[in-house]
Amino acid sequence: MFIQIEPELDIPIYAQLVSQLIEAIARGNLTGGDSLPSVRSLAADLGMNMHTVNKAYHELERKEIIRIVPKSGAIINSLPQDGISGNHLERISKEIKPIIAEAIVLGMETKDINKLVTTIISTIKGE
Amino acid sequence: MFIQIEPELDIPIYAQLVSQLIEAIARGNLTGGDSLPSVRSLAADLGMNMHTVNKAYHELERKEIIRIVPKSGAIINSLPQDGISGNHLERISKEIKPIIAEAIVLGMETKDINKLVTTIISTIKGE
DNA sequence: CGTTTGTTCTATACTATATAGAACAATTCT
DNA sequence: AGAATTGTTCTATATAGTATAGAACAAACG
Repeated sequence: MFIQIEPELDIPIYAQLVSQLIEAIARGNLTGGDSLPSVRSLAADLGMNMHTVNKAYHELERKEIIRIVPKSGAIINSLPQDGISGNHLERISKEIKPIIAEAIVLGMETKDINKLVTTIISTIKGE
Repeated sequence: MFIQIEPELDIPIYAQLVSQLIEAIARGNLTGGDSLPSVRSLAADLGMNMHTVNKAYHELERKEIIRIVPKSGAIINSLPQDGISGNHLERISKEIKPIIAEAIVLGMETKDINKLVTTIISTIKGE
């Protein structure tokens, strides 16, 4: 599995797992309709507890990125054909706003930020 | 003061304060060389504890956005004339990457993300 | 000189994170 | 049908993070 967890970071490992799974989907390594590993097997692979993986899965479900079928497994949601929903756009806006403000404070111009974003998108899709 | 804290959110109030102060600087409400209120007076204004404000200030110092002069006060750093530093750029990249990945997973294209970013920059600077 | 400043210390309370193990019932596979 | 696997639920424990409270200190400020 394409997942690297670093317990020594000050980001909780369940949150790291959430981000890594999202990035795996973004880069096309996992796609709509695919199943995620069971919480037990992924926990064993990553050397962490079953409940920690379960927490990460439920966070992904809360974000409407996967759906969890009780006693069966977790499946990645397919994209709606009519683009991002209003709720999702609002959530992304709330998440990204403080970081953009920080970038401005550190001296970045609009064009610098747009360039950085474009570079990061390429990085994600190309990794 | 241009600060709104919402204790019922699941974001720690010290972290909310950090973000709000960064946004106040980004929008030009506070600028390089300006002093921040003392931890005691801002804590009284916001109805929170002195130590919580102190924690937020030290987080801003860790980000190199302010400097704290012991027994004196906190001053907002001025921008270096030669643009954002490598360290800062790397930090912004690490912070923004998981959110961009989430945006991709939710169906946003590169142009959608760049448009959103541009809109948010206008929102921040205009508020 | 008196006030204000950030700092440091002890203390308490609550929440969040992470692990552990067991048991359950539904689903899945053979 | 039977066995294995699944997510769920429960109790328990340990550690770290968040938030408040109050007191005391020495340096800086007016």
